[in-house]
Amino acid sequence: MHHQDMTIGVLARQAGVNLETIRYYQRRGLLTAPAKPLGGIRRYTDIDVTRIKFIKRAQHLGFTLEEVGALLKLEDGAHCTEARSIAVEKLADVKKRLEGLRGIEQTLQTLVTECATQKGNVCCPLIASLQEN
Amino acid sequence: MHHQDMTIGVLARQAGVNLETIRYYQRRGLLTAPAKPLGGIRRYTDIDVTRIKFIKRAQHLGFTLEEVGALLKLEDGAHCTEARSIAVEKLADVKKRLEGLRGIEQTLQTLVTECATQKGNVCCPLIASLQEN
DNA sequence: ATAAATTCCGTACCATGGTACGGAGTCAAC
DNA sequence: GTTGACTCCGTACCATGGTACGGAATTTAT
Repeated sequence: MHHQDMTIGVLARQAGVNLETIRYYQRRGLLTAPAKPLGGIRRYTDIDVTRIKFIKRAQHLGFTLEEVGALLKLEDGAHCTEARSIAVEKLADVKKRLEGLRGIEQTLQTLVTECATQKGNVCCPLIASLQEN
Repeated sequence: MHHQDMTIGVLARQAGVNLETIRYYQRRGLLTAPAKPLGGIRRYTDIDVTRIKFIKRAQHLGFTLEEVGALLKLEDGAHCTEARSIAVEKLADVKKRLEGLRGIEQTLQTLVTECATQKGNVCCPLIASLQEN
């Protein structure tokens, strides 16, 4: 199903976000408000849905809206070299994030396992480890 | 070295946080302000340093201050099961984040590689992929 | 053609996790 | 016994990522 001429309300429902969020993204420059037909109502397309979903996806993975803005500039396509360098930067960033997150995962996993096996000590190992100096 | 009677400034330095952060934690109920000796100055101990470090460590593991508050209520180690269930939830959360991040890593990696090898297309390979649904 | 819904736009407010400011009081040193 | 550093406390402010409100215009339904 194609919605080639959505109002902002329909766009919001299609993209699964609050209507105000769309306006907020427009103010932040993440979304371009389509030209308004002289005292009328702006119309949106599937491209806007896609864009909002991309923002939400990236955001959910820990990117700030500012970073998402940088990612969205890749969409431009006009400056491939520039776009690539942004992507390279982001990739390095993602790899760092991954590393940190893997560390956290390890720590939590260990603690949860230790808690489950209850190594015969009175004190909870999770709490104990947080109390280590 | 033991600091059994620190002022808040010393506590802040010992714990490696901003002084105002300590006051903020007190307002949030994460830290209890010691009784003030009648128009005097509050004194803190190593226990407070430990507690602040606990908060910072937990926060670093992805817990919100509210969740840290919940963990701190279990500090006595007597509620291991409860602590564990909080951690299990966090772990699931972290695993989900990892998965998403690995996806983005893949995507970005591919894009960067394609950009580098310049597959002879006029259009930047980044455009298409970012616009995928 | 009139009511109901929606849009537009600006502005205000919310939560989270702090940080900064400013006046008054206190403490330590010289 | 005054200077300087620190504390206390309240309140204000910051960034991030939204959400809500309200009046005017416009669109849609009946």
